[in-house]
Amino acid sequence: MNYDFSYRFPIHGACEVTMTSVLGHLTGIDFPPPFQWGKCVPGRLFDADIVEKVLKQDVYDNIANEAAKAQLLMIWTDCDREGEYIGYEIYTAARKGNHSLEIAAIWRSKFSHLERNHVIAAANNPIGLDMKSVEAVACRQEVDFRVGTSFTRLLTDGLRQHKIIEQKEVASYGTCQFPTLGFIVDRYRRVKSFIPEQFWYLAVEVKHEGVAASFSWVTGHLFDRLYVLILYQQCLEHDQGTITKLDLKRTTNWRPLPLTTVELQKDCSRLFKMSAKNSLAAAEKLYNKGFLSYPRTETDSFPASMDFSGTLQKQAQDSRWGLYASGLVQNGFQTPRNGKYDDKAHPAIHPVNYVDISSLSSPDERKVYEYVVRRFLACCSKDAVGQQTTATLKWGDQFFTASGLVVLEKNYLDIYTYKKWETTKQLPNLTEGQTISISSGRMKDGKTSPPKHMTEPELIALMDANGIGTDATIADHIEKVLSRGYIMKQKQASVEYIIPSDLGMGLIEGLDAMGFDNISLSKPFMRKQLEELLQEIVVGTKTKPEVLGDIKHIYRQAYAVTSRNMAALARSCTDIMART
DNA sequence: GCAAGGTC
Repeated sequence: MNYDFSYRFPIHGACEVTMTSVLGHLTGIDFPPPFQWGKCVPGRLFDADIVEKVLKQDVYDNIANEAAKAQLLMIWTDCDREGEYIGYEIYTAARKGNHSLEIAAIWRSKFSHLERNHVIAAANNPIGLDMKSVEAVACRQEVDFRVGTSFTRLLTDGLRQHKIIEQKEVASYGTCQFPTLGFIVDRYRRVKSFIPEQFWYLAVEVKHEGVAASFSWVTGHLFDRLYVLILYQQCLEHDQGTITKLDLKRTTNWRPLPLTTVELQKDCSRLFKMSAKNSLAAAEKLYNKGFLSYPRTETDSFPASMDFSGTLQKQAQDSRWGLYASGLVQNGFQTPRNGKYDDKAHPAIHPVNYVDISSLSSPDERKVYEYVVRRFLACCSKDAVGQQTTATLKWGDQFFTASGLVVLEKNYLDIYTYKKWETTKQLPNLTEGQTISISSGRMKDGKTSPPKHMTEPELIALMDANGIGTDATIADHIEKVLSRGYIMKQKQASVEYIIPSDLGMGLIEGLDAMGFDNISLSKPFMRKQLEELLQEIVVGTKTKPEVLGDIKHIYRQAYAVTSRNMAALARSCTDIMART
């Protein structure tokens, strides 16, 4: 769809504008026919020619056609690295239709949300395309493509030959897929190899004016039974203890930060047992219907210019949270906290229009919309306030503490029903310096417990923290390793865990056993290093050919080793199958 | 048939 209108740009004066849109990348890369699967050895893909292919011919042609009549081109893609590259793709398409469009005639608007004044300011103060960011993305594309395709063909052909996978199956390798799988295998191994250890500790109970309190040992627990026993016997010489400290503290339970994609996915997985893919899909549908803001964002803050009052007012009509929303509008709301992440492209996820959730047919959409609204209302609310009493007890030479919490003001917790913060059992009325008889003082033992298998919210958090994938792709990578048969979801008492399959386990163990020089194909370090090198391209301390050369060199060596040891890799897979 | 990144 193209829109025509007039606008007076300060730099150019009155202009006739045609505005059109793209949807993500316009072009991708591919190998020419001699390098298709089966036509060459996969190792050649590190240096094979690369051709550009158009992904959306209609969008591409429309830009070329419209550009033929244009003197200037203005790019309005997301203001992040990929957005810069898509801007360059648009320029390339426009140049196909109009050879006189020089790169100097390209303007790029810098904007991060669609508030009217912000958009006008962006239109009036355009900058140039950042070719360094464009180079960085081209580099990422090429690394991911060459590494992914070469290793995928190598693994697939090799494992088919050794009958590890079926002829129709594909054993893919990707720079994000394998670290994702690696996290899951790593956790699985830690659970399996866990050896419980016995520990000992002291526990005390006192009673005052009929109210009992359990105190726990400040030392926690120790693994030396005899030592704890000696301490215990020293304590037993006293049948009274002393309250050495009584701490009355006002505590704050912070309202949540503005919502990012990763947080949305983690919470939907935890609260509603929705997969990352499904929660993002539901948010996307709500966005397309105009109910939610753009759902793929890393930004956990809102623009200063945001109309909070108007956004809250729209929710006032709801039967569930309307009263709360109008209360915020009438009695004053808090400006949301600002987190520390900003992708410079989108604000945090928030409701933009009201919808009665009972009119939504999809249960996922109902849950996601309600969650986003309650989260937003919570962001605009006051923190919850409580009073915490902590008593310290000295028994013999040992110290113990007990605490009680009284919630004084629930504030945001009234509307953010997903979080519990409640008044606990109260401590007796103690005074500092008071001596008190020990009603029970015991030495107890316990065992360290194994870590739990991986859950999806934990996996998302790990990927996010290690730079594996982006807000938009984390869910895809999890789905990918699932569909390749590398991992499985397993339900245990209402919690869904992710564990590796024999194949996934065998691949990681096999690759880890190969002893590459300076690389791990299953850990997140290479991806992190690539990310750092891309940043160097962006700031200008390295060039794309330099980075590409270095990275290719490393992967080429790993490829050679993997290729030589294909039989061992296959054996690693059969060994795992035999073991289970 | 292969990646990861956009987006629908």
